[in-house]
Amino acid sequence: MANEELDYRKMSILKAVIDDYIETQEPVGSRTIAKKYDMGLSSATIRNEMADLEELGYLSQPHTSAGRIPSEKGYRLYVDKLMKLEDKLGFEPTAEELEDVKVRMQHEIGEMSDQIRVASELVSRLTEYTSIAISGAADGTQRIKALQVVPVEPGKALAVIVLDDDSVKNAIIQHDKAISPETLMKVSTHCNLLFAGHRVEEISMNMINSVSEATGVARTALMPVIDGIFECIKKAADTEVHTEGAVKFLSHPEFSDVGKAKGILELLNREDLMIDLIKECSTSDGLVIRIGSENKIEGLNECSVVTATYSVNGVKLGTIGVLGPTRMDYPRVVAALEYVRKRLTGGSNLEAPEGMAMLPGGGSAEITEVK
Amino acid sequence: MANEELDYRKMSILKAVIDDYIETQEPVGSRTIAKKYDMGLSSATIRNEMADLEELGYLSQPHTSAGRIPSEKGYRLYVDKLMKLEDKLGFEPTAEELEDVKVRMQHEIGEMSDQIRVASELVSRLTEYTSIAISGAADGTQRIKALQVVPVEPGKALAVIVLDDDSVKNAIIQHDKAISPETLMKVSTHCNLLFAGHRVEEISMNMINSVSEATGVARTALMPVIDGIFECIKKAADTEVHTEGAVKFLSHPEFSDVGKAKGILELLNREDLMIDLIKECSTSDGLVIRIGSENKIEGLNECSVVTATYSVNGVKLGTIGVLGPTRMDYPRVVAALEYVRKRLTGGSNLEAPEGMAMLPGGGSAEITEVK
DNA sequence: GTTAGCACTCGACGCAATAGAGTGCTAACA
DNA sequence: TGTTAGCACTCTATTGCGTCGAGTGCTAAC
Repeated sequence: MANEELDYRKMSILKAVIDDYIETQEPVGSRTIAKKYDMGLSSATIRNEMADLEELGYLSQPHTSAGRIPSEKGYRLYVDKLMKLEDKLGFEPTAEELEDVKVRMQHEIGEMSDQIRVASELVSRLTEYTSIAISGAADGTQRIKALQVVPVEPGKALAVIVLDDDSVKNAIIQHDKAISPETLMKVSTHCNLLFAGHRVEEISMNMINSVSEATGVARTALMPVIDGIFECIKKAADTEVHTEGAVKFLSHPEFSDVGKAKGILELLNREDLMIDLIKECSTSDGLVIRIGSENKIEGLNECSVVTATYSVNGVKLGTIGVLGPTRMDYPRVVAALEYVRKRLTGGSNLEAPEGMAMLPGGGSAEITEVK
Repeated sequence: MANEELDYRKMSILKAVIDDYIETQEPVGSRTIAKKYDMGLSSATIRNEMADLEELGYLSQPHTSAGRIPSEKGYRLYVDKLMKLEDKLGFEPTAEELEDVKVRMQHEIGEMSDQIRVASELVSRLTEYTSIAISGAADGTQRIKALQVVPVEPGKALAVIVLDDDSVKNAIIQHDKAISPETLMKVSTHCNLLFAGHRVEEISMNMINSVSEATGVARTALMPVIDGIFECIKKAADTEVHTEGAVKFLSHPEFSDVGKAKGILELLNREDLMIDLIKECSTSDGLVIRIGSENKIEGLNECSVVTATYSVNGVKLGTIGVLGPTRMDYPRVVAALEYVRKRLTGGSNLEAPEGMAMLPGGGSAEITEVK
């Protein structure tokens, strides 16, 4: 705990101010610090130090006769050096909750890898903030586990592919009625042999010749089927987003103005923006914290984002981001994301949590500083 | 246009009051009516009539020196007898919008029948209110078009079923590794033959014997596979909900209080409640309007719901409901739902709209009165 | 039956006075 | 030299009060 321009006492006071502000959401005055946090100093001394901290840019004043609130620079120092993580979840998920999550992770399957979606729900519940999940790598490196063309009715079929994160993509195919179900199955089997185990990015249009030759189906008749398969692959390459707990923004006093709240919720609906937001942070493998205007999305200047990317057995499941007001409870958010990491990467077996002992005790070398 | 207790003049005035209130969202006074709506009457006369209307329960006063606002009884009469529907959409969807909708309806496929979901998006955009869509019949009467078990990797497979509304359900299967892909295919083919064309409700557990006998696979080994298929069927029987434009609630002055808005948005997230809400109205085939406390959900007393159920070729696609403040623009909502009906039931070909000439001209025998 | 006129009611708005929280500064103190 | 007590000052939030205006209900005249 050292800093080029701040001594121990200043840092203690800064930490106390931010802790208190996170807790109360109100500007904090020198008297409060002197009384609530036992520093052995009078309010006057703390006042002087706070004036210094303001001059250095770590704190600011909404107006002359109010207490201080942290600046972005203050938060930055706080998350990098000051905050304590122990015991920040405050409560443990109940056994039922865990059982529920466990069941859903094992049994459900859908467009997005459900593990990451369920994890996102859990994070939102633990933190009381909005959580945004984006699916897997979505960079073409996912592998295809299986592919099948299912005949549905004359002239109609369904293309299905399963990816390595167990997510499923499908697309309807309208084809020439002359193609029999048997022929479709033959095409299906051939394509499966051809693609299974390969990366999405490796699949090219040239395959159509090979399939046509191997199955004896005319190229033109085959086109719709191939198109359907490609549509699946295109879907696999699309990043998917899932937002959980958007309403929670309305609980924060920062957004008690309906106009502001509306602005944020509208942004949350913009999937393209959210993908950018989370993806930009997901380059690193550790936790990434972006404070206030550090994220580049217009209208999210008063928000912070904390993201964590999850992989199981080398397969990138996706990235979960927590979005909340700049004054969010960073320790709690970091604790929640770390907690979920243990749950996910420790295999799919969700045991009862052993409290927060698993979390890094004090400072946090694990947090990657961005920008 | 007749009513046991109201003469023509009273009804005209009531209609004028409600039209104006829907437009301005402010209590409307006698002077406004006299000036804006050319009735050939002085404000004093209208004042007297309005006092009568209040006494009869069609209008009410927020406070002594304010204008009148419609009561639920007033709205009821309005939607049943008074409102005019012509030209209420006010604008037509642009060609690009229609093209977009068309493309999505044809190409996408997913858990919920996409037609109904895309239609719901359109309704929300046309009305500027929140739209809630629930999927198909979900009463066990849907037919299975196709069923297939897709081998994914040793010990893992995927069950896929396609229903008659072209929605797809799937479930992951963890099975005995001893079952080879070939055996799985055999099971798959057998089940498909057994189930295709049948209703979901007809499928019973007894099938396991038949499948076991026909394929020569031991019953116990077959269990996980059958379970997977049943999970699909269970999903098919689950009603799915899709909410569109929830944020739009924040645009209505009625919900400029964040607490109120939060309450509503939280209700909107309660899928079970929304299903009940929409389902309850979807018994009828026509449009159903529920005003204020006519719907039974606590916390939705200040909201109205208008629902329409859509079927194509006898297959029930689902029900779309519009949820908005009691003071919603009923004519516009009805017009939008009817417009979408023409689009959906007129086949999937979405031509450019021919204006609102297609809408019923005046009174609306098509609207089912509930309760 | 309709209308003009008028007194009355009640919320919305603007303004000034007040209370309270917190600061910065100065002077005294260890 | 660093710390603290005291005090004047600043600024916000709240409250109370007077005014304005919209709209009503009632009465009397047409």
